[in-house]
Amino acid sequence: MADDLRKQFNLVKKQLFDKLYSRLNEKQREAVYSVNGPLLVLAGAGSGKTTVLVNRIAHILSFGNLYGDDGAVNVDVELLAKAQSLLENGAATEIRAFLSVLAEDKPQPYELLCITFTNKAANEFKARLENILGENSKELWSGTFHSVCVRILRRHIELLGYNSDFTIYDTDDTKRIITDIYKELDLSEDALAPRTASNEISRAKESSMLPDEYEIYAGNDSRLNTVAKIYRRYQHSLKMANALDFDDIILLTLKLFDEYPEVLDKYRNRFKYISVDEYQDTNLTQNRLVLMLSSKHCNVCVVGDDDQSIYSFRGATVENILSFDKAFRNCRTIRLEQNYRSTQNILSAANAIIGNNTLRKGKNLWTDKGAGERILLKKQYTQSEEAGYIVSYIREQVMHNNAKYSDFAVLYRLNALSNALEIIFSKSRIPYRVFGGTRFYERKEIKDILAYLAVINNPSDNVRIKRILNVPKRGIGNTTSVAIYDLAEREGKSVYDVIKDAAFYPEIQKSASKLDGFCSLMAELRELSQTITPSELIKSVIERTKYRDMVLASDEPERAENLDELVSAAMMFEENAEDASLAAFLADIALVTDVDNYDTDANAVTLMTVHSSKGLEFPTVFLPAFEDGIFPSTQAIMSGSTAALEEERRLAYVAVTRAKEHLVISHTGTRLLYGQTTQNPLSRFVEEIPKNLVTIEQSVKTVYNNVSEAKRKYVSSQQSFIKNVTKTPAESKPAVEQFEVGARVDHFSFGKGTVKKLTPMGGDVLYEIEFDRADVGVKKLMGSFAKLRRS
DNA sequence: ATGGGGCTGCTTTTT
DNA sequence: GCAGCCCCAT
Repeated sequence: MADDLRKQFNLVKKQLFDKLYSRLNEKQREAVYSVNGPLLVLAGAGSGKTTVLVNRIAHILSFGNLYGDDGAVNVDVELLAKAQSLLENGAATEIRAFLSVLAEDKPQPYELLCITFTNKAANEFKARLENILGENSKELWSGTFHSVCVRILRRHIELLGYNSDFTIYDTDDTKRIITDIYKELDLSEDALAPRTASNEISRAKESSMLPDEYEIYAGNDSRLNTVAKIYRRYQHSLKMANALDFDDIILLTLKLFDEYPEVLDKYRNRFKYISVDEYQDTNLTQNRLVLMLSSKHCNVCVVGDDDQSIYSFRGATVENILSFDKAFRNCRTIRLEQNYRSTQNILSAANAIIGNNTLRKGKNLWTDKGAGERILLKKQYTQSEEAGYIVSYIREQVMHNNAKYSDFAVLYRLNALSNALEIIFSKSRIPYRVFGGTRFYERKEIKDILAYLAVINNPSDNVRIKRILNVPKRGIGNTTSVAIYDLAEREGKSVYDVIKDAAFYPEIQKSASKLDGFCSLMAELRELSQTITPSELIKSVIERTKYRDMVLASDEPERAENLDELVSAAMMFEENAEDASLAAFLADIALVTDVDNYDTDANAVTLMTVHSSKGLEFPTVFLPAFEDGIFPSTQAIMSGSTAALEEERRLAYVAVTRAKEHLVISHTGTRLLYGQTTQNPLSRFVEEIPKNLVTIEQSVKTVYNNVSEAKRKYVSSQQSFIKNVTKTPAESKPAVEQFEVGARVDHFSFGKGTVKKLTPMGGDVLYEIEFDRADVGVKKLMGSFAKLRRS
């Protein structure tokens, strides 16, 4: 009898929940209800992923385990009656209140961890939760992998021999260190590009390889051994400076957990529920971190879309999402395929494009919105025409169709493409905002002031001291600077300590008075920093170092405005942050990105890269420069690697799925990029869109350029990545056939051979070819001169 | 030590 | 096309 009652009640209870979440579809609800155990949500573009995540977290906090059959209470007739009446005619708030009271074992907000891809996503997340749950949801831990790890490291990093005032180095700092190491070890940049070395180190760190292990991995390979040497030095420099790079933030957190199980226990006990968004963009160490943190309660929900994995170049691996169900055998998988964003035509185009990828789980987006408009494919003669078309299209829609500027976005493959667009946009008086390019925190004057703050916060920060030692000019030149760094290395001291005792070292005695001046300035500021807020400190730094005077006297005095903007940024930070210390401010800005400042309210057209647009949506999207050689990029085409091309295709998929109603793809006859005029054929990805979804328009001028389908196909396959050196099409070089790695070729005098390697050079390609004839062997040949034929 | 002039090289994408 | 680098002259 009691059993019966319970069964009945459970049924009504579930119906109540369904009513509460009636705005969600069945799959979405299923995800919300799957509270316990590992959960993988494969969420297609625009499938309401964020809604699901937010609702799921809110659900966990409000109702804990209540949805499950064993999740409640003493059931009596009265309770059942109440539930039934609510089901009949209860308001959402009543149902919510009723269920909430029944729930036992509700977790506290601080027992939940939500990892998002950007800080902005994290903040939105919190805001939406607060809307549903009110103030106390603030305690929830949400942030990016990096911000969460920094928070953990701040508390425990002393166990690993670092000071908790550590500095976070960005790619620019990293580059400076690597450059210094090249000089120190007398390495040639031609043999191994610094950026390659730096990338290689980053990859090593992303797979938890420390210098010792990397050395073993390098084996006899001389190139890798050089990297190993650089890596070791690099890590040493960071340690000496009490600094962490982006990879270290994750890596050291893992190390902390590995070496101090009691610290790991603290956190894995604490986080009863973990969710991770954009899982397709996690790397190996991040994946390990998730597995470690969830190893106690195993309530881990990861959300992602393998088709939107676009960060493998920085170590993200789709493998994490593809093998999540192997890491957790009892994992439940839910697919969200209904799209709420785009029209069917746009989705069909996206599906058709992504369908050409082989390495995917497979998904098919659909909508009940109807076909909508066709995709517009526009060919222009020049890029200014292309930009002009976009501008006039927007103006037309705003003037006559009641559109807002913020309904439009222009998404491009390369930041370099934004220039031509910006020129036209700024002439047109259409409000627009550009994301990316030189970002606010990467401006020289901002980085200089931040360097002062970093050194105030962490005097061992050798890299940042170098940046400001003679900025503004105070008579400390290169010779002195080099001597100081040599001394610091020799004495095993920090650069700051050497400067402090300048009079003591004969090598730098001459400059001792100037160095003393620098030191007392820094000491004074450091003293100040104990008593005033970051924004006030910034003002003091700007004035006392005479930095503002320097900027005002320069040929770009308007840069002083940026200094004021930095002060405002700090004030904003102070208003919102729980911990408004200098260290916290520095950590915060080290981890923000441009997209974090993306303001959805501003009524302006958005210009950004496709990468930055992930997660956003716009009624109308323009995709200029959809050309082979740009999208997909030259390097992806030339590498001949399927994986690289498939990543480009995923990127195209992301681009197309940003559009809600109108999609305008365009390409041009000639394009000026990096100071060179290029002629690129239409992107191969456009060829993958079924013709019945597309309307093709050409500007009048380009009609003469129209060629037969067959010829265009030929050009597209043969000439795709040639950058023409000359300005006019008439003078351009004839197409030279290109070969991929592994291709069999025939040379008029060397005979047959196999392409082993290719390197882009100027508008040409350098091939390394292993010829069959033993007396010829391996030869390096330039593509345009070698007269190679496919054999 | 500083400032200017000419050069090269570099162009995915970013936490 | 341009920024940042190096080298040279002051």
